[in-house]
Amino acid sequence: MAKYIHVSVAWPYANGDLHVGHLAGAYLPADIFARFHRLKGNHVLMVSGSDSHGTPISVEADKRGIPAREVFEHYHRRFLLTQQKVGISYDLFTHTDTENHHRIAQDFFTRLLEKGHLYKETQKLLYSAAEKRFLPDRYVEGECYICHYPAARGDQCDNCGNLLDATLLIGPRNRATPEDKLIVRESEHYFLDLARFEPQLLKYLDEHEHHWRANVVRFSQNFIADGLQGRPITRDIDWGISVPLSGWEDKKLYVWFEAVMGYFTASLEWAKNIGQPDAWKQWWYNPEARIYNFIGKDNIPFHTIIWQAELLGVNGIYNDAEEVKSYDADLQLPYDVPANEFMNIEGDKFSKSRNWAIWLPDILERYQPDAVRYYVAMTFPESSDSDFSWEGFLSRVNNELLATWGNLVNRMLGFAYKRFDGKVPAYDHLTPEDEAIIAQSEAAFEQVGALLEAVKLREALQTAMALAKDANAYLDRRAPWKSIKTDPADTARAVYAVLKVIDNLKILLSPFLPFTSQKLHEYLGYDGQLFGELKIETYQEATRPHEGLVYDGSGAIGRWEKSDLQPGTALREPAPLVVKLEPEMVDFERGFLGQPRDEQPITP
RNA sequence: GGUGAUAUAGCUCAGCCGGUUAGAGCGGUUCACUCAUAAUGAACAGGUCGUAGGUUCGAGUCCUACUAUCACCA
Repeated sequence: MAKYIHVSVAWPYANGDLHVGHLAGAYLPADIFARFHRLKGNHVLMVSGSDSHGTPISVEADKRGIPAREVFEHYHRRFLLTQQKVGISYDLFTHTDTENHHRIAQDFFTRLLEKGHLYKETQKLLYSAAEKRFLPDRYVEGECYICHYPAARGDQCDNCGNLLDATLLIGPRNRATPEDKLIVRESEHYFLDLARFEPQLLKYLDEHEHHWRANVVRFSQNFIADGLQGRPITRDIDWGISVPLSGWEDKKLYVWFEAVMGYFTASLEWAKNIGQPDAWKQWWYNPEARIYNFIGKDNIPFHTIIWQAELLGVNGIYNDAEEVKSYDADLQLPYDVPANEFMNIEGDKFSKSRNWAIWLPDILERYQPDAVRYYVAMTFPESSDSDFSWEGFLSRVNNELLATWGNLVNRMLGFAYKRFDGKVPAYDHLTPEDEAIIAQSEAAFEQVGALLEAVKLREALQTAMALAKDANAYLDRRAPWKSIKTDPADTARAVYAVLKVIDNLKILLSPFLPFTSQKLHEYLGYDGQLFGELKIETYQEATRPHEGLVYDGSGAIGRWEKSDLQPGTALREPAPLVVKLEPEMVDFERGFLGQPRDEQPITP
C-alpha cells in the first residue's frame, strides 16, 4: 500500500547564494530520499522555501543599501534556478513572505496564546537614539565583559567565543554610527513556554530513539534535561511578520518562531495551488504518514524540540470544525530528523565573509549536475563533518562515476549497438553465471532500498556502485569481444545479461543521478521520463504574486522495480554519460577560494 | 564553562550487542585484457585503531582523564 511521506527540508536564508554545504546538509539527502519514495509509488510531499526574514537578510540589505525585500527576492529567484538545475525535486519551494505563510504564522501565534502556551515578559535591550529603534545585537559592538576584547559583537565575542548579552557590553556602540547614543530600554515580549511541553517531548524522543541517529537523540534528550527555558518569540524589528495583537504594531514575530512553520504552511499552500485545499491533511493529520525533517546539525534543537512544541501547542489547528474534520488524529510530529553534520571546504570551514565557499550557481555552469550530486552524496557528512576537496571531486568523478559506471554503460551499449544491429540481443538461454549476475542486480533493489529507507544514503550509493563494479568483473570473465569471433550465441547471452544489469542499475542509481539515468533510459530504447519535471510557477495572492519551484510528477514512469528488458528492443545510439574532467580544473577551482566573488547571472 | 559528536591504512570512510590474522573504495606496485571516455580485471604492498590509564580471560568496540576539531547552549 502506498505510504504518505512528507519530506520537510530546512529553509535557507535568502541573503546569499546556495553553496555545497546547503546541498550536502539537507537538500540533496532530501531529494534522494524523495525520489526513492516516488519510485516506490508512495505519496511524497516535499516542501521548503526561502526564509525571507531574519537579521542576516537585514544585515545584507543594510550592507547594500537596499530594502530587505529586494535582497530576499533576488536570492529567492536564484534559489529557484539553482535548485531546478541541480534537480532538487520540491513539490513546492516557496518563501516565508507569502500571505499564506503570514496568515498561518499569525494563527499559530493566536492559538498558542489562547491555549496559554505564551507568556509576557519585559526584556532589557539596547535602544538607538539616532535610529529611534531597538538595535539588533549584530549591529552593536563594545568591550567584552568576559575577556575585555575591545571589539566584541553584541551577540558574541570573536576573541573568546562566548555568547554575550549586548546590554552588558562595556561601552556599547552602534557599529554603523559610532557616535550614536545607545540606551538600555525595557521592552515587552511574548515568550513560548517550552517547559510546559517537557513530558510530551521526552515521551516523543523515547518513542523515536531507536530509529533516529544517535547524536540527534542524545543531543535533544540532554537539551531537555538541562531544563527548557522560555524563548522570546517577538522582536523589536520592522522586517518580519506582524504580531496579530493591537498595540503590538511596532514588533514582529521572531524569525525562528515562524520559519520552522514553513514545513506546515508550504504544505497548505501546495494543497491550495493544486486545487485540493484539504490535501495537506493526508500528511499532517494522518497517523500512518511519516514526516522526515532534513536539516544540518546547527538546527537540531529547533527541529527536535521547538518545532515539536509548536505543533503540540496548536494541535487541532484547521481541523477543529466538524465539517472539515476528516482526519481526527493529532497533528503529526516528525517521524525522523536525519540531521547531517557539516561539509568543510578543502580542510577549512565554510565562511561567507572570507568567501571560503563553493557556490552552486558557479559550479553548475561548469560541471554536470550528476557529477556534483555523485561527489557530494559519496561525501555526505552523515556521521561526522566531511570535506569537499577539488582533488577528491576530480578523483571520484573520473575514477568512480566515469570509470566504473559511465564506462560500463558506454562499453556495453556501444558493443551491443555495433555488434547486434542496434538491438538488445536475442538469446537462446542464459548460463548460470549470467543468471547469477542478473539475480544479484535484482536483489539489490531490496538492499539499496532498505538503506535508502533508513536514510543511510551514502551506504546505499556505495552498494549500488559495488554492483557496477561486479558487472565489470563479470564482463571481463565473459569477454564477449572474444566470444563474438567464435561463439556469437554465447556473446548474445552475456551482452543481454549485462544490459539487464545496467537497466537495473539505471533505477538503483536514479535517485542519486536522475539526469544520467534519464539519458541511459533513452539509450536503452525506452520512451518517457523516469521522473517528473521541475517548473518555476507564479502564484498570485491578494496583494502580491510570488514564484515557486514545483515538481510535476504527472508524466513520471520510473518505478523501483526490476528490469523487464525485452530482446529485440531497438537501442538508440549511445554517447558517453559522464564528462571526463581535466586535472587542471583542480587548481582552477581552488583559485576562487578566498578571493572576492563576482556574482554571475544563472543560465537555465 | 556545560552538552553532543568526531579522531581507524597516503586520501575518503565502514566497523552492530567487546572475541580467531582490523574492512571497503580511491591512490600505489605488478600482471592480464583491448569492447570502452588509457576506461576494465586479477594479485600484492600499506593502519595496531588521537594520547594516557582502567575494567576484562580478551577492547578499535566498555569506563576515566586529557588533547584536537565541529555544533549547540550559558
